[in-house]
Amino acid sequence: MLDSKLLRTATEEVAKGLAKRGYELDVAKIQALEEKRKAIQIKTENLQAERNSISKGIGKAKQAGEDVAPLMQKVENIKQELVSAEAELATIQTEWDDFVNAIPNVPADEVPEGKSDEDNVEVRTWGTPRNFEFPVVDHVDLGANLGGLDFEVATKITGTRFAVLRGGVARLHRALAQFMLETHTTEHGYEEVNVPFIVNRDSLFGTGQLPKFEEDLFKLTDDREFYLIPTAEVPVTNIYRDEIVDEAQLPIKLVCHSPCFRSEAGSYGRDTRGMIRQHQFEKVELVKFVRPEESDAALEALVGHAEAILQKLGLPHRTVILCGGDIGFSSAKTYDIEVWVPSQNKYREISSCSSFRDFQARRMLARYRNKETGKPELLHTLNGSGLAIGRTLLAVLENYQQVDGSIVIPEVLRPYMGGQDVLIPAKK
RNA sequence: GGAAGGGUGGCAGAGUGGUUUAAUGCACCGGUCUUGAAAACCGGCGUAGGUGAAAGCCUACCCAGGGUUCAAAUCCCUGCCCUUCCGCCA
Repeated sequence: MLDSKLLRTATEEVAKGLAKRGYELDVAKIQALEEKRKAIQIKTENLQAERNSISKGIGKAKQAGEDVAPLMQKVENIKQELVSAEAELATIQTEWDDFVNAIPNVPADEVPEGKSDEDNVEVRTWGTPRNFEFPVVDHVDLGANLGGLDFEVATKITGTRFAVLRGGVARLHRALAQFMLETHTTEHGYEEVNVPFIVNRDSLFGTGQLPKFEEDLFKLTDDREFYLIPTAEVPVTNIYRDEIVDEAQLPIKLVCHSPCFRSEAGSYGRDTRGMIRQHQFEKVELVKFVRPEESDAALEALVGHAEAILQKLGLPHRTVILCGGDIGFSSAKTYDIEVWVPSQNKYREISSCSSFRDFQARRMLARYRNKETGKPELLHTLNGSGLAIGRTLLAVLENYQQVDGSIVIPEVLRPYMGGQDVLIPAKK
């Protein structure tokens, strides 16, 4: 959520910033609403003040044993006017809130211009894609051959876009999660958290999934309006909703392994084969709460923490900065990390790291007490995948495949695999 | 699932319809005193919004949302949460 005051006083600048992401701010609507709001608010508050003072007078008069009928008559007239004024103010307020809540974040200055993912700008690459001297097999066939990846049976159990993992592949999947958690906690200084995977509407509003992106979520039929989390970002970031933290506690760095559930409405026919796009997947998520002046540096560090996982795994990847047209609703600046997928002969997204600045914090009222001013101020929030586990598994299978269909297990994962160094295809 | 009691500032805690601008204590900040500190004493001390050049003034907020009333922390309804007891349960 953008600052209403800024929206009113610097409308043109905000509109210019939003234009970079292709969002046209309705300037005329802001001016019209603001004009109405101002008049009605002043009128309402004046009427309230008048009523309060007469009511106080009635109390005093009664105590003194005086006749209160004239005062009662006076307040009666005010009351009628007040009721309609209050209703009118509430209507305008709701209209304003609905309008402001639907406005996306303003992209940072350094976000490149552009309309789609084709305009994203490569920042750096790491590693060289391997030269295979045999026909590359994709992870679906590799996994089937290993007896460890079964999409058909998952379709029977549930439906499309689910997978069943077995044996060594299931173990490798678990090893990846463990390895990521261990690296982020012991080497990068994050605190591990375990959170609810079902959240309420307020939490989804706080991080920006609601009210605009309800169709991407799985909603429970329970009348408490619960939803399955689309990412651990939601529960983890909302830990500090409606909180004022001590400045001395900052920065707060949290890491969380969780399942993620996405309806993938609107992506019919895209990535239908394999593990790229599933209704359920696991992810290790990094979340930070920092002082405003530290958020730019914190984003760079966060991207580095995610890249470090791929480097330890020896997986070639590149990092791009998203252009204005491709950036998410709540984000001010986003880097995507893309891993090399040999079967597709291209890089595919495996992590998305964003700084939201104060956009989420304002929705959540997540604040810290500024030591110098003594006043509560909005935090800056950031998050990024570190990494998506299913896609990392896919990348390991494909990049480490051998001609006989076996998979070499990357060195760093072996401690989590009981020392095992290769996955061998099941006997037919 | 059943029964009872609760939810008030950073914390503790008073307040059951009107001189309550939410008492008081603790914590915190400033000052006096002191060689320095502590103690004591004096003063300050919530959030959001509006208005104003500023000082200030005004409005809303006592878990949340409705309602009754000229007037609600206080009365009524609904929801959420907490505590205790019973039942069920990994």
